[in-house]
Order: sequence, then C-alpha cells, then structure tokens
Amino acid sequence: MRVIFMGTPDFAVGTLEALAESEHELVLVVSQPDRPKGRGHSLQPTPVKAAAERLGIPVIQPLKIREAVGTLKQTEADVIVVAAFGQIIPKEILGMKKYGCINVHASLLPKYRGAAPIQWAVIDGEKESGVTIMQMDEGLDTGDMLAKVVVPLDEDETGGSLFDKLSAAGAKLCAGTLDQLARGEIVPEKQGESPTAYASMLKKSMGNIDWTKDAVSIERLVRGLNPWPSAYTRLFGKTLKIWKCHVLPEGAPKGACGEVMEVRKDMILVQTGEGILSITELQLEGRARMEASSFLRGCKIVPGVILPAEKEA
RNA sequence: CGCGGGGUGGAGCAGUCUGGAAGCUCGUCGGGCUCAUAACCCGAAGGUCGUAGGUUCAAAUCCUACUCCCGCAA
Repeated sequence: MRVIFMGTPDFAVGTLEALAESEHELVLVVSQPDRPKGRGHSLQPTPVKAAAERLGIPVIQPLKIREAVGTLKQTEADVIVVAAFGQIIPKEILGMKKYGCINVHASLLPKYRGAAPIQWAVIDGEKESGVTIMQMDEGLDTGDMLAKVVVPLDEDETGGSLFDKLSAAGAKLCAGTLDQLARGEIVPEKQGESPTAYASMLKKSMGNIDWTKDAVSIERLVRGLNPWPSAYTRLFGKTLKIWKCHVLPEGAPKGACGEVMEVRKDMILVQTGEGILSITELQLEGRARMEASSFLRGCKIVPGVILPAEKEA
C-alpha cells in the first residue's frame, strides 16, 4: 500500500521505521513544525522529521493540518497512518483515502484514551497495557479497533521504559495490520465505554509530590513521570527530583508527612500519609542525577527536615 | 543573543567574594582490633583544580575566550 505517515515525537519514529522496512511504500511524511527547544532555544527538527530525512522521504510541516489538505489530496495513497501527531485530524482528511486514517494508540482501548496513556497506566499501577490500532473517527480515540497487542508492566516499569516497549510493539503491530488490511482480513471491532478517565496531557506541576498521599501512590507517580516531567519536591530552597524510591513496610515511629525520618548509608526515609518511602536515587537542581549514597556524601541532610507537602498554585 | 547552577584524586562536595603550602565525607590498598562485621583504630597510594590565554613576585581563587554537564523555560 501507499502510505502517508503523520507523526511527531519519538514514539512515532519506530512505526515510521517499521513501515519503511515493510513492503509498503511511504510516499509522504507529515510532522509538526520545528520548534525552539533546549537551552538556547535553538530550532530543533521533530524526531519524526529527522527520521524521515534519514530515510529519504519527503516531509511537510504545516502549521495547521488543514493547510495541508490540498497536498494530501494530490498525493496518491491508500491509507494515512497517524502516530502521536499532536493535532486533531479534521473529518475532511479522515475519509480522504481508501482505507481512511488509522491510528497507533499506546493503550488497550477503550482504556486510557487521550494524550498520555503510557504514563497514566504506570501511575495507576496497571499490571498490563498495550497498543491498539484503530480506524480513526471524529471522536478522541473512539474509533473501531483493528488490532491490539498486550504488554505486561514490570515491577519497576517507568514511563520511559514502557514508552520504549509500546513504541516497539506499536511499530511491529502497525506494519502487520497494514498487511492484513490490504488482504481484507481485518474485522473492525467497536469500542466499549472507557473504564478509565481520559489520560490527560502531563503537566509539570503533576510531579510536585504530595507527601500526605500514600507511599504506594507516590512511588508509582515517581515511576510514571520518569523521565519526564519527573516527580519532585523541595529541599534547601531548591527543586529535588526523585528518580527512584521504594515503599517500606510501616515502621514503628511516625512523623509528619514529608518529614525525613532516617538517613541511612544509601537511602533517605521519608514519612508519607501512609507508609514510609525510601529514596534511593535523586537529583538536586543544577546537579547531576545520582544515587542516594553519593548524594549523602556531599550533602548533609539530617532526620527532621521537612519536605514541603503543599501543592503549588 | 531566553534565565540560572556547575566542571577540584575513583564517588559526592568544601575552598573562589577577602590570591600565598590541595581539604572534607566516602571508596581503594596495606596493617591492627574483634567470635565476627557493612563497625572501630593506624598508615598509604591517588589530583595538569574542564581547556587555552592574560594579570601578578605568586592563580583552584582575578580577567578574557572556548568547551562539556545540569535545572528552569519551551
């Protein structure tokens, strides 16, 4: 099949590459415009654009997808594959090609419809997640399902690690689905009602740890928001990111929420609303990420220090 | 020219403002103590103080350029 690919971030790159290696022909890639990124605010190409150029596929970057309607119409193709593109696709485009638009979504639909399904699955402590390929309709991730693959979550799964797994799984699934679609072997399946709330876009402020919550939830939040936007608290007037922590069985002494209860050789024990959290890997603002054992060599922190529990406005 | 922090033995840091012998907590190696130890005691090795240039009798420290890392922001 002749394929138009629409995508922007890293998650979509694997799928793009898988399609490039398949027998399907990529005729055009659509990505978001380059935006200033990083320190110095220099203009950076989107990961998908960079990959497409590597593969020698023409790229267009319309500010608004509607601006590209003409180009898309003129481009002969059988299907449009969308993977984390970042813009709503108007109805006009959905029905433009023979097989319409199909989307690679990083969850087991109808669960976790929306922008950040991967991280939310980790934050909620799901035992498994996956990738769903669906026929896009006008709703947000509500289209009929064409294919699905289940991926189990590890005990120490992070947003980043699951991201990689699902990206790879999605890439593989997508290529196979196009094959089946071309042979007419697919029977679309309607979605049921979503058992979870929409997986809203991640916000920086979500990472501000609320120490009145229970240790299990905080530990999941830390994993879900790793590596971005990361979970953090405040220490010595600076931002302290928590990269790794463990839930400890409730100890005898109990302090205020957010109070440092004990400092061991390689961990810092903090009281939460329910249970003790043991921090083993962290990063102070302006410093490199490091193990708690290293951090404790140069930084004097003593039991009794209170980490702020209040949320930012 | 977006804002800011930082690069000091293997690790993490202090010292820089107020130039003048390279320091702290660990780690490593050797020895000792101990039933034993991740504990304790004694000793040792290990650093062109990010790079280059400048000022000075003298620079980790002051000045200039460059480079790498990190936080914010996006």
